[in-house]
Parts: sequence; structure tokens; C-alpha cells
Amino acid sequence: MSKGDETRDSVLRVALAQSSRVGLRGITIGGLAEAMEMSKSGLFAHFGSKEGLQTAVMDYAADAFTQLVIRPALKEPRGEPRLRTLFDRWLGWGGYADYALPGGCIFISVASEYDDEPEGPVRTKVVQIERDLLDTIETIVRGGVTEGQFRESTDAAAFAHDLLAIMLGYAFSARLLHDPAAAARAQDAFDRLLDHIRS
Amino acid sequence: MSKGDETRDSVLRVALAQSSRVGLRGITIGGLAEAMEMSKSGLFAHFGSKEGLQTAVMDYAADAFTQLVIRPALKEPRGEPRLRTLFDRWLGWGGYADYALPGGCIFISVASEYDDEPEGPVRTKVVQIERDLLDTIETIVRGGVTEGQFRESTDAAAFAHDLLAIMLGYAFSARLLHDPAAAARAQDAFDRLLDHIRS
DNA sequence: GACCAGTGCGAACGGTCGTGCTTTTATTGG
DNA sequence: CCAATAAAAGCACGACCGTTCGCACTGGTC
Repeated sequence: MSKGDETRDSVLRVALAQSSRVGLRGITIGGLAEAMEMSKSGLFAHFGSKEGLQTAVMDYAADAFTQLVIRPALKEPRGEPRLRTLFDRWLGWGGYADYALPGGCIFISVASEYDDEPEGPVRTKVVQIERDLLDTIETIVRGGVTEGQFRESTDAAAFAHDLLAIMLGYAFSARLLHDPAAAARAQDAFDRLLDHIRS
Repeated sequence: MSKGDETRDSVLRVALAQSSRVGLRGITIGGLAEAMEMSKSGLFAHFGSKEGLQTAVMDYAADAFTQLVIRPALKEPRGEPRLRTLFDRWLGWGGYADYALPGGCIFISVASEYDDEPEGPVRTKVVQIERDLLDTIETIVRGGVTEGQFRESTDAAAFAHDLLAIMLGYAFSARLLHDPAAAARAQDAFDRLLDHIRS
């Protein structure tokens, strides 16, 4: 990896952490440059525009999520173990695990930042990421059906959406309300959801 | 109502609509003044600071929510009818009802905008609003228990949180993913939740 | 007719934003 | 080791931000 790619990478690491706190719109080239102890123009040159920086952050975040959440889950045996690991890692990602971002799940922040946008590269990216995630969940659930762990009548798409809602509720309760019972409640909801599809 | 209060009110009406799209941080005095066809300084004088404007918008939004969602629900008979009306109106508020904001539920936007803030008047207000809402739901649920419609063992607080999560999931699916099945899925989840506590 | 509080406007401020140039410094391949 | 190239800095720009301040206009009261 060349020097340029290396600094670009470390800029993105800092930018991602910062974005999770203040959103993709909230980050500034100047503020980022100061945190990196380099000049605005030098940092700017790596991305060409602010939008270029934002989309790069989203790509970087998607990679991190895949590595930290998806991949550990896919290493588990099919069906319930895989689903449980996904849930645990996902909860950690959006919460306070050691691998979590300082401002929680960035996709949730970006989603509510860009949900009313007519279109644009950033919105497109976050939609794609969420769709992929829902797809992954559905595939895992269907794998469990194939294995005979879950009922034949399981609606995988509905399950994926319900699971997403649980995560959103957890982020809300934990991050905004500082509810100490947030994680336990999310776990309960997940267990109930799982009971519902178990055969 | 004096002339000043009148303009202040119509400014807040526009500011609320604008905030639901771009967030409380996204609104600008200049943009708001242009939309109102008045001068920046004239508009500014009504609120003293941008933070003053933001907190005023939150108060205005809380009033609107009470009037459009809470009040119609409390007019219904205790228990399930009251709960169903609350859900319907709430779904409309965050979705595409005629009384909805153009950018969806502003509290969700503000929540993810300010969830990592250390403190501050705006954050305090949105937390208060959400706590009040959860309290209201709990009270309604407990009313249903008293009436014998819901089981004695019902955990009202858990129900309120689960209902909130359903709304968050709906907003996410509808506003970001433009999922046509979002409302139906939310309704399904609500029915399941209700079944679970019915005696 | 003079006063007066309420209301809004216009101009200007210091600051920060993203971005374009040119120049200097660092890295890299032969 | 040196030339070619990549990376970073320096500097300036126009635009917009929230905010301040003085002034003009309005309606009602002595």
C-alpha cells in the first residue's frame, strides 16, 4: 500500500468515527484535517470533493460492518447459531462493544439524514447496504428452514424487517434514552422472534 | 394573539416542516427568512438565537403531536380501541397521512441528530417528549389491564418499547427503503403485539 | 402633537464552509 | 543517486453561517 493510500485509509478511519457522532453532513474537511494534523487542501486532494469523502466513508463503513458483523456470523453453523451470532455482533456494533463506533451505528444516522433526499450517491449507498443486510438475514433464515430448525411457513423477509426494527429500537433506547434495560429488552424481543419461527 | 405572536407562529409552522426534512441542525435562519419572505434579522429577533429557534420548534412539534395523535386516542374508549387509534394516528404522523410532516416524524430525526450530544436544551426536550410518549402508552395499556381486556401479567413498559420499535422500523422501511409493504408489516407486528397481551 | 413599546428591515461583522490554484516537499522506480 | 511522480502545503476565493446594531415604521396612550 502506497503512502497515499495509507493516509487516505487513516483519514477514513477518523472520518468514520467522527461521522458516527455528527453524521455524514456534520463532518467538515477542516475539522477532519485538524484531527489528522494535516492541511485542509492536502486532505481534500484525496477525495476531490466532500461528496467523494462521504461516499468513501460509506464504503469504508460497509467494509467494517462486513468484517465485524457479517463475517463472524457466517463462520457459525447454519441456522440458529448463525442467526444468534449475527444478532450479538450487530447489537455490539450499534451499541458499546469494543469494536463499536463512538457514535453508534452509522447507517442509522445516515439513514435518517438522507431519507428525504430525492436521490444522490450517498443515499443510494446506504439503501444498498441496508438491502444487502436484509438479504443476508433472509438467506440465513432460509438456511435454517432448509436445515429443519425453522418452520417451513417462515416469512424470511418479515423476520428480517422485524429484526431490523429491534435493532432500531435498541439504538434508540440505549443511545438517546440511556435506558439500562435496552440490551436486555432487545435480547428478549429477539428470543421471542426466534421462538416464533422455531419448529 | 398579537402581530408578533402571529408571525412567530407561522415561522414555526414553516420551520417545523423544514426541520422534518433536513433536521434541526439543517435549518438556517437565512433559508427560513427567504421562505417566509422576511428579513433574516427580523425573523431572528423572535427567537434570540438559533438554539432558541430550535427549542421553539420542538415545543411546537410536541404540541402538534399531542393534538394530532395523543388527543384523538384519548377520546376513544379505554383499552384496545384507544391503543389502536394511537397506533393508527402515530403511523400516520410518521408516514404519509394528510397531517404528517413532509419529512416524516421529526422526533426520530432529532433523536438521531442529538443522541450523542452530551446534553443541551434540544436533547433534553426530545428525551422528555419520548419519555412522555412511552408513559402515555404504558398508561393506556394499564388501563386495558384494569378493564380486563389485557392479561394481568402484561409488562406495560416492554409493550411501549416494542411499539416504539415498530414505529421506528416503519419509518425506516417507508422513508428510506420506500418499501410499499412497510405499513402492512407494521400493522401485522402491531396485531401480533396486541395478541400477545390480550386475555 | 409628542411619546412609546412593538415589530421589522438593512447593512455589516467575524467566522467557517467547500474548493481552486500554485508551490514545495516526500516518495518511488530505474 | 537522480529524475519522475505522488503527496501535501500554502494561500486565496466566494458563499453562507449566526449574530449585532441602528434605524424606520406602526399603532395606541397621555
